[in-house]
Amino acid sequence: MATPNIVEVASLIGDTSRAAMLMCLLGGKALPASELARAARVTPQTASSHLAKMVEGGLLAQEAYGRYRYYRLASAEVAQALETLNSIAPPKPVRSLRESEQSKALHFARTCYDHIAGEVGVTLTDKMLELTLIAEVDRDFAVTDNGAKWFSNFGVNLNDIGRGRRHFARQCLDWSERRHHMAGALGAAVTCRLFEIEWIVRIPGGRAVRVTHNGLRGFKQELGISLASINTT
Amino acid sequence: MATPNIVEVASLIGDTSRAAMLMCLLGGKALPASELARAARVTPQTASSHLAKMVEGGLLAQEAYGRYRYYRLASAEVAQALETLNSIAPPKPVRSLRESEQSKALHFARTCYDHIAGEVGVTLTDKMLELTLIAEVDRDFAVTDNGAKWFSNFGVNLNDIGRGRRHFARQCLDWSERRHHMAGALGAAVTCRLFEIEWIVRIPGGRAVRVTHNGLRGFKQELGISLASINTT
DNA sequence: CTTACAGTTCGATGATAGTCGAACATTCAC
DNA sequence: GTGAATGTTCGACTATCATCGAACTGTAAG
Repeated sequence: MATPNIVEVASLIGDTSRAAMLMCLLGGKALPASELARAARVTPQTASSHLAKMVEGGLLAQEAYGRYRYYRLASAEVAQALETLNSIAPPKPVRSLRESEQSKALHFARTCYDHIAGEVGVTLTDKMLELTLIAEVDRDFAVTDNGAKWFSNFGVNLNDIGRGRRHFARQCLDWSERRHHMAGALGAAVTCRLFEIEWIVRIPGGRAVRVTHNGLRGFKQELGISLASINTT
Repeated sequence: MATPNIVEVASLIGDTSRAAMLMCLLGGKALPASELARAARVTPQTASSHLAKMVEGGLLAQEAYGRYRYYRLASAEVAQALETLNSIAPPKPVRSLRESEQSKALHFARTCYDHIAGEVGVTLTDKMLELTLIAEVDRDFAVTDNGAKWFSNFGVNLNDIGRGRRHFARQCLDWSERRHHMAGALGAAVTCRLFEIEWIVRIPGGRAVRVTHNGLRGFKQELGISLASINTT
């Protein structure tokens, strides 16, 4: 027989830095340690210490891809516990209107390390699957014959990126949406190209990106994607 | 838009002494400060400090009767948050045989704030679903026409409890069974009635409850529930 | 091989906060 | 009134732990 130990879990959540990381992960994505360190505004050493404790405590799960360590919430129950805690937490006054704007922008489109994520990232990946440019293979995506032509036409040289030892096109799981977006070398190459042809541009001071008018038209013409006009000016 | 402050609440729960007090109060009763101090094995001064912080943080409510100060959980939401945290907490090894006995009793039947939980609570809820007395609706339960008759016959007046602002019949995740049991106003009313007709009685000194012989027969006759004979003497 | 980068481990430091002794406030019993 | 019991406030001590600098282990890139 065993009695659960609520103190350990609660004290893990009850730290400013760790809570900041958990709130980031509550979106559902798995994030590398460095990004979580940045989110919590602490040094990598401190973040590493916190992450190890949360894995030990059963709050987080860790997956290693190359030299990166991706962390995600260990289970749906953890996410629910965080939400429930939020529901009884006394509201904290907003610091600024800018924060709200930034939050919207982040949900819409952002970079996840070096590839595109958010609503745009997920929609893009979904459309590529729908048009059979790519196909799901285990935990990765594979490029179809169809897709090879498309990527070439789009300006992404598959030969260049197939050579590296990095994962070719990893699936990046999004919990809240329960959908994947494309990561890995191909995801990075596509995102790089999106910046190159200026369909997207970085919003200074964060991970958020903005879809340009060019991008709106391009996504529509090349892939049949209709994006809401939020943050596209 | 206000961002809730999860850190404060979690750090309040994440202390050994405070958690011990909260676990006591999870039984649903209001307790005086001295008793909570005893439960947490700290001096009255220390307990007073903790209690003040938890009231300030919105976890507890205080009522003064003469020279006594009674403390209780501030709301059903707080109780649910505690139960949810329990469900993700890693099991802690038991220290003594007595704890093992208490743990068994807790797993079998206990009060969760003001409604019945544990194996009995989950089985009761399951059976009500099976007999279509209630039905799942989102994260709540709804009473069917069938059920309305049954509850009335059982001695629970649905009109009385439907009026309040409180959730009518919330689904509450059970940490020991990892399944849902019925909470909210209806759960409280049913449990209150169970005490009234003495199908269950409190085991002194904790949250655990005991199913009486009357209760055993009643559960069998009224709902077709066969409970193991544990703790029913 | 060399350089760069991601992440961890170790050790020292500093601040937060839990704890209790002492004293005070309040209420009840006599 | 006096005395006892409940509970709180104040101050000091102490232990825990978050934090960061420095050094180290891998992995990727050229």
